[in-house]
Amino acid sequence: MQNDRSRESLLFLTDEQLRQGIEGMFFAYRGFTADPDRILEKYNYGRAHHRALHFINRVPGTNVNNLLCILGVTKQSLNRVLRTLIENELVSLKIGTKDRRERHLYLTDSGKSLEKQLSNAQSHRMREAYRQAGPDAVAGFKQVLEAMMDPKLQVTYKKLRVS
Amino acid sequence: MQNDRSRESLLFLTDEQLRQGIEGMFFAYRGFTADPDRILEKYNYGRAHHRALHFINRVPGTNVNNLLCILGVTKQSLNRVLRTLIENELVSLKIGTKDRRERHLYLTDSGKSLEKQLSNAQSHRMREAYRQAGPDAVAGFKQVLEAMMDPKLQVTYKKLRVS
DNA sequence: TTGGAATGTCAACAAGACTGACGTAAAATA
DNA sequence: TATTTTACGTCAGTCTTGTTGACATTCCAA
Repeated sequence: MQNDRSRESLLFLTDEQLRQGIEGMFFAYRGFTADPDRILEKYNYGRAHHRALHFINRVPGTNVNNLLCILGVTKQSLNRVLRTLIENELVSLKIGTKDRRERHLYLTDSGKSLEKQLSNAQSHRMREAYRQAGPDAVAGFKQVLEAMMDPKLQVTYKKLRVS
Repeated sequence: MQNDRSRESLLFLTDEQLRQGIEGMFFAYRGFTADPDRILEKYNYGRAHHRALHFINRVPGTNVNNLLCILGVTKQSLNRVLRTLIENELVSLKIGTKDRRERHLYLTDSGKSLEKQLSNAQSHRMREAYRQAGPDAVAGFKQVLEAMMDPKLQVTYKKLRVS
């Protein structure tokens, strides 16, 4: 098994390479959330609110259960966040016509406005990073991210892409 | 400014591309932490403990202040985590000889053992993702991650690399 | 030598995750 | 039709991990 291919592969996947990836993810995630966090603070919201706003905007009319699957939290946890967003009229709730047990979630105009503000901040940093790294790097970036997800989340991620 | 280069660039950085990057980071980070989390649960530790173990292993003999800068939390928050790690003899503490205010941190043998267990789990997933995506993708992945960090963290990240 | 800066500790609190139990309404099914 | 299942909400309690504020110790420089 000591042919060129396996040696190259061993050389490539050194502990140092893996460690850099791990630390890279850790530090980059901090940058990734830093800008939205600053905005959220002004409104007394947290990251949990941001995530809910993001995916309600992404999948308008989604029901609670679907959102639960995407976010990967318990309904109690989501409910707390959702309640304040509805109270503050950033999210509106419509009872399902076909299945009246379901609550369909939508962003109100002020909800859309805050979501836009947050996603603009986050996109701005992402755009800068993409620009610095270049198109090929971005393609690789996405490939590795996708391969790092749990299989179920990979499916969820792809579904969001096509829907 | 409507030359080929700028048009290509506009085409490349669509909102959809940026959104995919944002959601990719969100879902991938979940995968990134999933395996260590499962191990930590067995020992009644959390992610904060993992992070401390990782960087004490990475920079043996570091003082609390330096660790604070790397982790980006308050000293009170780190202290709680550090206290339990010291109580459970995963981390040992040595008062500085030159400056007796400083506490230098080291992993004990059991600390090294747990850290190894955690980093093995995390590296395993990272290795698989790297293998699936290929060397070029990995290079791009790292470039984008680095460009996404806050400038200060970028410096910290690079320092860890060379030290 | 004394006062400020740096380092670290203790106490209290808040956000946001979790589990478990329970209630209600609606849909599905036996 | 009666029963079970599903979707959603809520209350209570706990845990982790972040925060501030107050305080102790140590070093250094005016």
